[in-house]
Amino acid sequence: MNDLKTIRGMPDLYGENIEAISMVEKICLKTFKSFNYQEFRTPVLENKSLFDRSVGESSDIMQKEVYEFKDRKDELLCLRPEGTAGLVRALITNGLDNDEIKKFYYLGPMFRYERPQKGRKRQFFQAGVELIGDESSDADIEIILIANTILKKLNIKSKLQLNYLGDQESLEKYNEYLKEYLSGISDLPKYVMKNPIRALDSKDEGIKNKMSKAKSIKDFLNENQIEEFNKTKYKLDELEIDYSVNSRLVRGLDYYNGLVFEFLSDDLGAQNAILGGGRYDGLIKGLGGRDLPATGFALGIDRLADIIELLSIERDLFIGCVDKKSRTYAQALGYKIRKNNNSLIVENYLGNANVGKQLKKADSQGFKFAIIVGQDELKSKTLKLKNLREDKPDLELKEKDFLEHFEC
RNA sequence: GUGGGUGUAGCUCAGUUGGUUAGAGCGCCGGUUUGUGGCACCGGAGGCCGAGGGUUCAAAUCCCUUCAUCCACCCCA
Repeated sequence: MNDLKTIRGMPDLYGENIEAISMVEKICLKTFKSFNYQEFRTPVLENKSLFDRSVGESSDIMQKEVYEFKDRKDELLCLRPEGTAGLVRALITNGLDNDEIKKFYYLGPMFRYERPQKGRKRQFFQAGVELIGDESSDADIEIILIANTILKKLNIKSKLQLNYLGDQESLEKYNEYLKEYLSGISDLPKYVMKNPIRALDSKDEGIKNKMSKAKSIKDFLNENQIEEFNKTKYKLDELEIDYSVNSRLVRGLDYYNGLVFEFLSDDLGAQNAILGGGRYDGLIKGLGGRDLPATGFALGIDRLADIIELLSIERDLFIGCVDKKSRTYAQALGYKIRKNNNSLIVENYLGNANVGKQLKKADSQGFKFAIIVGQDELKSKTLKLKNLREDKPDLELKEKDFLEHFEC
């Protein structure tokens, strides 16, 4: 009995659920390709240490959300909790960390051991892009454009929030300042002790109060950085992309610096982040590669799938039949049509329902056209094409004309 | 990991103070119509009432445990 259950937070996906997910994936792929990004597919399993060194040992993700286990040779592995670390690892592993600017996208399942709720599963799907080797704000703008394009195509309402974290140096200074500033508070959470910047978006009342009077990260940026951020904002204005600056926005993964951003939706309850990303200039070097700047984002496919309006599927031709002989012919006919025009959705009905029921089914399943094959059709070699969507008389067609009608 | 809500047919949900054979709508299969749709009518299949234990003459109903799911915290995409 127990062995027939799915693992918590990892539901079987079928029907409308998977329709919506497929739809989101399709739009993502189309958009990535239109920006000329190349696919990168890395393994679902990695050494756990990879994520400790990138996502950050002190982060919640690594502290309590990783599926980790030892394999048969006692290697400590984990199911990947996010996509960037694996891709960066792969760049280094394969010697791709050279000076050429590279643009990659990925798509696949990620795993986090969290308590499931709406918009939060233990196995979930992310798609993302990584733009490697360009340190300019143009690179940041490019990925925001990709993100914006996808959300527009999916007709999703969302708000873009930005923040600028500076570089390693300014971040470090700010962290030091915060550490000192917050030192008055007793029982500071560990994640704040290790990475004080996390206090920025803390919801703990004590920390919140104290933080309301703390210096902003802006005060630690040098002129160059302020200018970079201004450039980015200016370019977004020019492109007429709405945004707001949220100086408390920090990301849960330790490798971020420079520009960070999130797209938020009101339709998902507490899990309101549908897409998030930013710059991670130190990560490639930090993992042992060359010192290359990089920027990217990831989006939650399931989260987007949860809020899109699913379009009803248009199917093209329903081929019904009345007995076994005609079914054989119908099947051959369907094969010919699909072979010559593979964009058509053609159903060969295999059941024994009467003609009325078959047409009813064809109609309710959204088919545009239907034919029924029987003895009459086999004898006369003509097919009666019914238009189920428009009120037009049936067309009587010879097989050749019939195929032509479907552009075969 | 913490707090709360909910688990009954494929789906959405009724089910009285515990009472004998657990229901509806949609969907599915079949018929009215041995070959022509959108409608209607008739019939049928499908349930260990999430799982395990307990109380009772008797449990979908009460109690305990557990699992799943949803909401909030937390975290993030």
